[in-house]
Amino acid sequence: MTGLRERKKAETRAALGWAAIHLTAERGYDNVRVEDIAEAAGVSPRTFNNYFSSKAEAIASRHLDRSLRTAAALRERPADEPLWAALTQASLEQFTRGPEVDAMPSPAHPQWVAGVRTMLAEPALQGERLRAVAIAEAELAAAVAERTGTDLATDMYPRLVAAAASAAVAVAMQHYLDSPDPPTPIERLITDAFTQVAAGLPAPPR
Amino acid sequence: MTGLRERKKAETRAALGWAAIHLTAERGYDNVRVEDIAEAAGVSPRTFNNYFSSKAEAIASRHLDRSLRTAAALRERPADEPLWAALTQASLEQFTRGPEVDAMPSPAHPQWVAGVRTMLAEPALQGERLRAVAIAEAELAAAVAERTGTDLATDMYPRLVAAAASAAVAVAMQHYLDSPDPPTPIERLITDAFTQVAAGLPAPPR
DNA sequence: CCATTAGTTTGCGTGGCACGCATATTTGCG
DNA sequence: CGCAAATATGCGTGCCACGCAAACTAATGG
Repeated sequence: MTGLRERKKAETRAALGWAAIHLTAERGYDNVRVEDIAEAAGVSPRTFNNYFSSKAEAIASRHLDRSLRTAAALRERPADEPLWAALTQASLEQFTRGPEVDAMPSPAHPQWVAGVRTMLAEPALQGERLRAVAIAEAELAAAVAERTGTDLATDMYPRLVAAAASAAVAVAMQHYLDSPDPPTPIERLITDAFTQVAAGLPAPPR
Repeated sequence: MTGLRERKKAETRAALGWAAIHLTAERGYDNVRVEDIAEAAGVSPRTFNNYFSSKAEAIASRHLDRSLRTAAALRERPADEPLWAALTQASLEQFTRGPEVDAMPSPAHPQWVAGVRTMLAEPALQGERLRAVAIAEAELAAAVAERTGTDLATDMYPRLVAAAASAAVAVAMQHYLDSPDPPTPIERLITDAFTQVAAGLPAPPR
């Protein structure tokens, strides 16, 4: 049931989200007006708020989409795969596969990377990004509950797992962004983080 | 060096934060104008923005303060206490000790509890609350790095521990708020969450 | 006790944002 | 083709964050 209507809506949403990120990375958060984003997406300013309830939400939308995909990916992992292996793989998928990576304007263009860094540092955006992570975490928790046969309503377990997995990915990404080049490959960092978490994060010997 | 100046500033900040929370729990987020908060704190509207850069930040300020205290508490735990025991205790302290708990308007008044619930559900506030948690997490990571002799710049370990600990507390709180009365004591939930995390969150037997 | 200086509060003005409401336009379906 | 539902747009409103400059107040040194 992919009617013209739904497709167009998805396209507009994507165009708005994309334009928002693009312009922000380019000029800085408060040199971009909603009007600019709407124009870049070929839509009226008023329509912008039919899709997103704030500038920040638009910018975080792609982050949200990607985070949600992790939960979906987990559901598609073979049922007999051990939980933490499945989580690791589901998370890794979001960074390896990439029709969207190709769509980047200049994958290695320093200007772009710097812009994204600045964007991530913007306080006004961090909250919205974290909220996206939290929403995805809820989905992930549901998927974990299904897979492990635990109960979301009575057990903390699935939420703890989801939160820990989210945290592992977040820390790995942060580490990746902060590290000097040549950076350790993100795949290795994620794998490593999951390994440590699944081992209970024991204190290292002094 | 506690000059009159510093003290007054701290008082004003507290008054603003308190008024913001109070009014929001009472009337709902968007029935409170910045003007109202400023008035309740006995200060001009313009001054509000000298202390907080948004309404949401003011409301989240107490949450931030409390979260930051966890890091401080960890630094004061005996150095020979095992890491996870110290983390558990440091976290628990924030919920047991309470000169501020007594200051609550009506500790068990259902009206108040309902108001707080509604407040926490407000999307516009969740982002700011999560940002506060993230800021505190950075402090906590630094404290963990000190205690374990690891390096914030090169090791993911301290950040992973901080994130996992944060998550344990967050999940426990969420579980507490969602559970029917009589709720499981928050202390038990937190202890339980930490135990599970420190054990590596193994999948339960089916 | 007073004068100088640095830090804080306040009022005013500006640009922008989120959203309700009414209207026009487009899509899906019989 | 024509109707009903969904969507896009235009306009108006209230609020908010913040820059700037002036009034004010605490701290410091004679």
